[in-house]
Amino acid sequence: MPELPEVETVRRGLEAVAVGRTITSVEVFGPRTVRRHAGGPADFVARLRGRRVEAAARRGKYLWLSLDDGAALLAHLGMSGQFLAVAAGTPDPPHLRARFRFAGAGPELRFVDQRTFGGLALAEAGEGVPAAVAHIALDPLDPAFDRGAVFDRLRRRRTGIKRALLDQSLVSGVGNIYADEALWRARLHYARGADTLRRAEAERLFDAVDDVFAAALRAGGTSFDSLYVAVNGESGWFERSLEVYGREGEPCSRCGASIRREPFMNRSSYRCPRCQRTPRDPRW
DNA sequence: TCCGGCACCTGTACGC
DNA sequence: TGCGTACAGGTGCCGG
Repeated sequence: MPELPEVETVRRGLEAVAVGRTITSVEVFGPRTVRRHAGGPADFVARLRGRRVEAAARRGKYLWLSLDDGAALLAHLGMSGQFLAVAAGTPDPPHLRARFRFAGAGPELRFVDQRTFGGLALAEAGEGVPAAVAHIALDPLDPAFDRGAVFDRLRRRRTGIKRALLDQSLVSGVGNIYADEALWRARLHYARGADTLRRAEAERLFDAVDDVFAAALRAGGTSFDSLYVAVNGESGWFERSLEVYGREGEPCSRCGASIRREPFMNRSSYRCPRCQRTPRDPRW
């Protein structure tokens, strides 16, 4: 499941594979992948032809290729999106959604997406980020990320801390997996009221998010199956380092208590019942 | 304005 | 074997 470390790994791959090259042709297979592109598939294809890729950038889980006409090819991997750089003529995989060919030698780029939550669009470049991404908050890896400002906004939220962490307009890049991992590291229950968080606890949580992102990035991301791979097709290895996510019934590495899985926001939360005790009053 | 619930989507695992 | 169901979950929309 692509969260910030996975998307950053993909961005680095795109930087190596696409930047400096000129797009000669684009194919889009089915309208859903470009559903966020206002002009539809035909316009998407026409506007990309002949454009040179200047840079590969990212904010949170969104990434984009800056083009020489000032536009940006915006992408979100959703649940299962993959960019794959492969030699032309390699057989098409299932769930191929788009193909980009470039001038000269080198691989073509494919966008493959099994669950189709991912998407591509052409966006107008804004101040630093495309306008379509302006609502996404800075992510913790961004040098401009301001812990104090985020803490102030957290304290005004009347909701649980995990729900707030997953809100990309507050902090970007955190998804269900790394939220659980960071909360475990910070010894916080997911339902703890965001407005009750003390500054020291927030610092602990920010440190935990930083640590888990940095470790995952070093490992090239988390892979549970073939749904997340880097641009070169390789899987990440961070799954081996997960402490709670997907480990229901296994002992907590800190205290030995059995990890629990609990329903949360129509998905699951994993936590240690001893290290992350249920708040007696969720509002604390 | 903020918050919570839900649709979107497909492959896999599991129970009957 | 085959069918039905639950589950995985990021984002955006909608209703309260």
